[in-house]
Amino acid sequence: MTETDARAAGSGRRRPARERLLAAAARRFYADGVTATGIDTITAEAGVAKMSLYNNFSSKADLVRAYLDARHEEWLALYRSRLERAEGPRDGVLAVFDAYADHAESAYEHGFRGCGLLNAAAELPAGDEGRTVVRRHKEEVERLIAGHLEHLLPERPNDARTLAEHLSFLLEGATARAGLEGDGSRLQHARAMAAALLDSL
Amino acid sequence: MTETDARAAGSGRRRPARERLLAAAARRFYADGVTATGIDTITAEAGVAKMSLYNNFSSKADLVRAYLDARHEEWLALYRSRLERAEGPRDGVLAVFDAYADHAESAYEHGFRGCGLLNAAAELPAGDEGRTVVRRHKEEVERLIAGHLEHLLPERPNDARTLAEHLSFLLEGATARAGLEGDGSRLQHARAMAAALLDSL
DNA sequence: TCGTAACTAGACAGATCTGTACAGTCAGTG
DNA sequence: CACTGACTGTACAGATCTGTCTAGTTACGA
Repeated sequence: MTETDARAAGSGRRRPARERLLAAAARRFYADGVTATGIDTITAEAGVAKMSLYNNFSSKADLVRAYLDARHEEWLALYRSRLERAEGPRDGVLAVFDAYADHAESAYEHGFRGCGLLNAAAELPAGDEGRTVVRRHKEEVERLIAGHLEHLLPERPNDARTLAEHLSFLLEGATARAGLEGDGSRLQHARAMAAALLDSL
Repeated sequence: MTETDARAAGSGRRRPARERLLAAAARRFYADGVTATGIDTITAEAGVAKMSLYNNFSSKADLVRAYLDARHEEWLALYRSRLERAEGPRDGVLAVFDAYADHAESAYEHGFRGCGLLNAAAELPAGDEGRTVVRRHKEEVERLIAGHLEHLLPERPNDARTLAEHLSFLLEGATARAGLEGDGSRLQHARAMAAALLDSL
């Protein structure tokens, strides 16, 4: 580990401006919304000069794109961690649900508020590429479920595809409802529904 | 019908400022988001003086509340219209799905963008009462489904409740995905899934 | 015909927004 | 020691935001 890495990890000295900005943006964008959060709020919370933002990102829109990418990667990390402990395709499907539940259990400033990507997409204008990022994220989640189901139903690819769509709707709907209610119990219900569907195959 | 009503209906002269403002707010809030839409944009699109807005609403937040209430009422009207043509509790459940599909088929400036209430909630700060309005709307939808299922499963109230939650998740998730993709086909899939679940009872 | 209520056009205050400019600090490296 | 690159603090431009104020118009009903 180099000196620079040690600092980046926060052991000796403070983390570089880019990391602090992304962390602050993640908190404020999620809690207060993208449009309602100003540049000054983010730099103040990051403890960083405004010029450090524009040295690392070309505009606020660029920071928003980095925020969306980071949320997608963050979810993938939760999923992969759950997948390591999974045994067989049934556990694989449930790992997707568990990854969202893990997300909901994270410590948030103002409680769970649903999927950060979907919330951001709701604010983005019609043609914004950020909406495509979010759409692709949701399609990847459905594809991951479908991949597990293909192993579970090798003789019935059509059923596997339909069931994957069904399960991805369940997950998405439960996340939205959990966000409105501020806690993750709806996600536990959805996981139980998914498990019951898998057992009835 | 009085003279005033005739004018309000748009036959002889222009509609009153409040109606024009609510219609303009509905278009802009849905297409561009609540925070990103300014007062001046709304009054310009309504073809109304700015003071007419503040004569009818105490603030922008007040207009947002009226917008949320109007979206809820609008959906209820679609649902009741579908319910009139329904025969029996099975049709009643599907009427809820059809009401959302009707919503998706409405002519929107920039295509379907999901549930306007959920999108608005994503922008509202943590404690805002608007989030409670949206939460209660979703709970009412689930309750309507549950009411039909109680008639379908009079001996199994627990199953009826669980299935209602399941169906409401399906509907919510399909709406979110349809909003990201800009058309209503995901909602048709969800309706078919719901019908299959009802047939398997 | 007169009063009233709804509405209009535009200026305005004061705050806040994104993005830029600039001069200076500080740590590590050749 | 001199140089480099990241970072700071503050001031600023220019646009845009919500909300207020005022003076004038228009239409209808008693």
